Amino acid sequence: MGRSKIEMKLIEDTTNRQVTFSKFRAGLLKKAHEVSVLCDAEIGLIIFSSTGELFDYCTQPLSMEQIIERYQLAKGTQTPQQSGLQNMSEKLRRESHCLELSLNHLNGSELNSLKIEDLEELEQQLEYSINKVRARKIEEKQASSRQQQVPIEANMLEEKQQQVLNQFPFLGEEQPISVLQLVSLPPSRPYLGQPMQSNLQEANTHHQ
Amino acid sequence: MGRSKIEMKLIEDTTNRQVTFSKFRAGLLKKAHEVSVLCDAEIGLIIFSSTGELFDYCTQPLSMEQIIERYQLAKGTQTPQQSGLQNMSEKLRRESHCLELSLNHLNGSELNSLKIEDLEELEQQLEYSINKVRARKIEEKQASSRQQQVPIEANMLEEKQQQVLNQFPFLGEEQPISVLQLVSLPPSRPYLGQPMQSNLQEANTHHQ
DNA sequence: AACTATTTATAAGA
DNA sequence: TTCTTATAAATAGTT
Repeated sequence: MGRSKIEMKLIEDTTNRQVTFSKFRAGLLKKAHEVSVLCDAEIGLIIFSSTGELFDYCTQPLSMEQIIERYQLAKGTQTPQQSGLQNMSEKLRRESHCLELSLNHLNGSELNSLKIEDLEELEQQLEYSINKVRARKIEEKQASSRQQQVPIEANMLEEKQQQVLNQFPFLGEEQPISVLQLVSLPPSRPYLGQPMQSNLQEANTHHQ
Repeated sequence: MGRSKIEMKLIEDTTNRQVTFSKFRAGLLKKAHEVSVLCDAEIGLIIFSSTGELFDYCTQPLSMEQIIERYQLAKGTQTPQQSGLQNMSEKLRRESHCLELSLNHLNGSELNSLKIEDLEELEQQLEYSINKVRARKIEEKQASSRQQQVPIEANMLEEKQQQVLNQFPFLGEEQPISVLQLVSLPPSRPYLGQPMQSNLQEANTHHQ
C-alpha cells in the first residue's frame, strides 16, 4: 500500500510504528465517517495506541455511550431492569427514523427514490394540506377582522367557507388519521416513508 | 475510489447503498485488524447498518466488553449504563415529539394553533414541496417514456424542464436544508415544531 | 510534514 | 451475490 508491501506483523521499529499508527488511525476514522454518511450506518470506534492513548469516533448525533448501549442491547448483554427502557428506546428510535423519512418527503427533499405512483399520492397529500392551510388562513383573517371594526355577518362568514368547500370538497371531511396511525400504515403511502423495522437484530461478530 | 468518484452524501439507491455498505464494512474491519497487528493497538469497532444489523470487531484476546470498560475508565464515565440510557430515551422522546409536530403541520392537521404568519410560511413550504414533487413527476414520466419507444430529444427535455422552472423559479435553487438541520432551526418555522437539543461530547473525540 | 511510487480499496458493470 | 476491472484513495519509504 505504498512504496512496498509490508508484512502483516508488528512493526518492530518504534518510530516507524508510531508513524504508521498515525496514518492508519487517520484512515480508519475517515473510513468510519464515510460509511456512516454514505450508508446511513451508525459507528462506534475505539482505538488505544500501544502507548495507551485513546482515540475514538462515533456517528453523530449519537454518543459513544449510546452506541455502546445499543451494542449491549443487540448482544443481549443487558440486565433485566434495563430491558424495558431499552425496548422503549428502540421503539422510539424506529419511530423517529420513520417520522424523519416522512418529513423528507413532505419537505420535498429526497424525492429521487420515489416512483411515479408514490409521487401522485404525495402530491395529493400536499394538495390536501395546502388547501387546509388556506382554508385556515381565511378563517384566521375573518376572525381578526371581526375582532376589530368590521364585523362580518355570521351568515356571510359561512358563505365564504362554503365557497372554499365547494372548491375543495374533500376539506369537509375530517381527516381522522393521527400521526401515530400514519406511521403504522403500509408503505403504499409514500409520504410516510418506509415501514418500520422489526426489533430483530443479528450479531455478526468478526473476530481476531 | 473506484470507477468514479462519488459524492460524500447518503447513497439514495437502496441496493447500491447496501452493496457499498458491505464493501466499506469489510474494508473497515480489515483496516482495524491491520492497525492492531502492525501497531499493537487495541481496537473496538461497532457498526450498525441502516437496517439495524450489528457488526463488530475487537482486538483479540480482548472482548468488546473489556474494551468498553477500558474506554469508560479512560473517559471517566460514571454510571454509563443507566444514565446514558435514560438520557437517550429522553432525547429520542423529544425528537419524536418534535418530528410529530412538524408532520402534523405538513399533514394539514392541527392547524388551529398556528398564527397567520405561521400559516403563510407553512403554505410556502407546502407550495415548495408540491412543486418539487410535480417537477419530479415530469422527470419521472420523461424518463419512463424515453425508456420505451418514443425517445424525447434531449433539447426538448430541457425545454420542458425550463418551462417548469419559469413557472416556479425557486425550483432552480437546491434547498440545502436536511431534515436534521431543519429540526434544529428556530421555532419561527412553524412546520418544524421545536428545536432539538444537541449532545455534548469531549476531548480527543473525533466527530461526525 | 511533504512527496510519490505502489499497493489497496472500491464504483460500476457483468 | 460474486467477479472483474478501471480508477480513486491510502500509504511505505524517502526527502
